[in-house]
Amino acid sequence: MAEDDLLKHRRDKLAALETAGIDAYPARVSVDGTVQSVRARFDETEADELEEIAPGVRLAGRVTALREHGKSAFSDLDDGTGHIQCHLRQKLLGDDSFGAWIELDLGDFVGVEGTLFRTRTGELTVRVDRWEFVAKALRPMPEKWHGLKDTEVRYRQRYLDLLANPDVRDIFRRRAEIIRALRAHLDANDFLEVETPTLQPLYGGAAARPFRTHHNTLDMDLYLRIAPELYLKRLLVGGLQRVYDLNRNFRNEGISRQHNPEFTMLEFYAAYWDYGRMMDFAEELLCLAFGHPDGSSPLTYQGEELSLARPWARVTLRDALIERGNMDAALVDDENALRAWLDERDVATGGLGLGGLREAALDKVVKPLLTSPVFVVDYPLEISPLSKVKPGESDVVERFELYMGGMEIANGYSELNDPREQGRRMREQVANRGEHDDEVPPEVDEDYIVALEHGMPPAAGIGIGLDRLVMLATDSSTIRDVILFPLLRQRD
RNA sequence: GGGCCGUUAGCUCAGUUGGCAGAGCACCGGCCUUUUAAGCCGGGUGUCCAGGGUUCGAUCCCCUGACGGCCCA
Repeated sequence: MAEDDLLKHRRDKLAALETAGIDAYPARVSVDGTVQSVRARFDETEADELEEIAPGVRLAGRVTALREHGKSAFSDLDDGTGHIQCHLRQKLLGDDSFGAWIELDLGDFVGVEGTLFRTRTGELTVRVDRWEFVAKALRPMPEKWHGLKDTEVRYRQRYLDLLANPDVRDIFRRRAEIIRALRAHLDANDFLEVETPTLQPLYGGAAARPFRTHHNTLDMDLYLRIAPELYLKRLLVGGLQRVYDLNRNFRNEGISRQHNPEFTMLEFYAAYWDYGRMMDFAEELLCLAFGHPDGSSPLTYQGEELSLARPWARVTLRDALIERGNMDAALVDDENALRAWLDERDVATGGLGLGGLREAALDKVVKPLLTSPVFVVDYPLEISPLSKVKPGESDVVERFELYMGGMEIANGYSELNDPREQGRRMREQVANRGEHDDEVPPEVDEDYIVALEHGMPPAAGIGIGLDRLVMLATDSSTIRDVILFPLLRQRD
């Protein structure tokens, strides 16, 4: 039947309901449990025992199947916590009520009241004594057996994806569990959850192109934050020793399997920690998030086994290229040779020094090889403007990036708290900023420098990409599968 | 931004070496009081993504575009 006809049939049925004086969208329905709670109590109860107790239930949900049998019918009711079969009998309900049930469309919401029993085949079933109309569905549900596969529809109309594909519901439940586990462990370790501005007059804390917006009353240009870092560190100055911010960041860059323009980041800071202690804590926190607190069970990600066994590997950026990437030490140590090697591989090298070239090699060439967790440590100063220099070194900072499943998962460092050096680095960045180089803010965040001048304790901080974490935990190959409404191009 | 692939019924998908468009589920009409991907009988419901071209004839071949996927930047 053509779509217009399908919709017309449903609209006609809605009109018929209303003609019969039935409210198709009543304000309330009386329910005394969920399918899940009913199943928890009676899934194991035998047929004869059920007969004896005759448990009364009132449930509401969508009708997802209707099997007519002349003077009776079976239907499946799905309330979002699970589905349960209902048995309707003409003799019990009367002709009008039974006839109205037969006229239901799949997807309509109903409330049922009745008694639990087991059918001949042992299925837990509600023998419906009374039912009421709860809400009309004017459009057809996706097909019940194959589900909904069209990726475009799945993302654009996520509600259909959630209705049709139970695995998808599980992913988003898992996402919520992970967030709960992260918060619980941070809270237990005296981290204070805070909210810092999304609308910022200047952006910072990462190298990324921002989204711009404007506040009308103040007639003020603003940026959506690319990271909360500089505000969280202001809080360290203010005496909040451990803070975290779990929220959305926005980067006006490409979209890929690992990038969505808005994404969720957990960022936290601890006074008096250094980057080594932060790595220890991150290991512990992530193992909890994965549900393997001792790290003993591996994760399977995209067909590869990924060991969580602690301690997680820590290798310097230089060694990561040599040991993990099988690159020659001579190549890794020779700026010109490395630049040529990257040019051959079409990796952009403009303006980069040896440190930047090494980072580019890691990002573009070696990263896919990093499956089991590895902290790449001791980053070049030239690409780390907010990190503290490693004692005894001139161009290496106390910074790490965590790689898992071929993805960058986290980035952390011992925080630079010397206002003079921070000011120098920021001024240098702005001075070297190209005309259209949006990755660097147009001016120095002097307000942040003033904050540091008031004194910031030594501290370590980290940012963890929550979406990628959920990808690992749910074995999802694309970030769109762990974000409910990923950004897609507008149609038409 | 570049390359490759895809877009056919509400959904999942076949198909036409260019000649009236197919299946299962859903849907519509009928039968059926323990079915559960219920079953049985009957019914195909369509802008074959859009526009242009080639052709007697295009869903199919060519071009352009839209949207999506994968890979690369």
